[in-house]
Amino acid sequence: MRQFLAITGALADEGRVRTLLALHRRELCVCQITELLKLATSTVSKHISILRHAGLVEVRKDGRWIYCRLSDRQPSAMARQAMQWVQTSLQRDPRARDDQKRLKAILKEDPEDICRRQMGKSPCCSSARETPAAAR
Amino acid sequence: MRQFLAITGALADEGRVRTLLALHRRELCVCQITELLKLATSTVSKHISILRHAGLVEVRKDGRWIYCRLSDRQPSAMARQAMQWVQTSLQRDPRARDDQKRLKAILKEDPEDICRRQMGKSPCCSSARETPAAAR
DNA sequence: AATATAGTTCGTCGGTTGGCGAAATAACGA
DNA sequence: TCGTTATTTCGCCAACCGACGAACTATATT
Repeated sequence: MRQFLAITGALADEGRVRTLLALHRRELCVCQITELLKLATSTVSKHISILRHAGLVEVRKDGRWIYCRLSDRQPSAMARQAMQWVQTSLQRDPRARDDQKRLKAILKEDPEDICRRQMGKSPCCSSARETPAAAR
Repeated sequence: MRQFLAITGALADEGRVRTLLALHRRELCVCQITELLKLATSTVSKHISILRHAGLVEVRKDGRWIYCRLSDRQPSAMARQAMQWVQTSLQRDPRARDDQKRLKAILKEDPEDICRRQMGKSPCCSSARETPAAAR
């Protein structure tokens, strides 16, 4: 029951669900997920931590970057079924579709650029970019 | 996405999950669920409302009683899969097992008695019963 | 060593949630 | 009709949650 509620709790937030869908057959670093969700880095970090504790996501460290992927090692039957449910339920969801599209653009960019942009300014949700002049 | 989050939200509470499990192949009236969960009637009522809005539970009115059952009419694929996931994930859960056992006792009782008991006193969670003297 | 940078942790704030009891509602029985 | 009773609605409170920015940590790069 404990683990089950950890999973349903993790799935009860749109940002986390979108993250899971974005990770379908793909590894993403935190800054890319941050870019996709347009949330503060700290918020995304917490979301990922919740997904990890639920056993839905695993993490790999490579230098300064942390890459996330769906738990493909030996996920519990519970987690595996949950992911299947998420996937089949939301494959055609408009929001998810749009994310996949935007993700393609994000993947074309150099992660370094993404991070630099995030540091430089983060009024969040301003899809129009400001002058990338140094902050402070 | 909307409906999906309604379902995961509904599943992110132990009482509601236990309710769903209790309703497996069975109809229960609100007072029986209240007895099982040992919560205030008003609380259980709200839980059931949430399960209904998520499309997981349906309700049938019979006189003064309201009977709940799993949505077997035409549940969305989403809801159907969710219920299957819940069921297979928690079939062997100790808590769920215990509930099934206690449920048998509850089903042997007359619903009227259960309700009377609940009205008479509700210090909740006091499994030892008080003198059923009239309240107020 | 000093600087820069990718993420995490911490503290805070506002909004939501789960719980309760009291009051309202609905439906039967006398 | 009047009370009884099964459930819902309302109003409240404490706990939790998601969001943020600031401060910290860890890992390059210079």
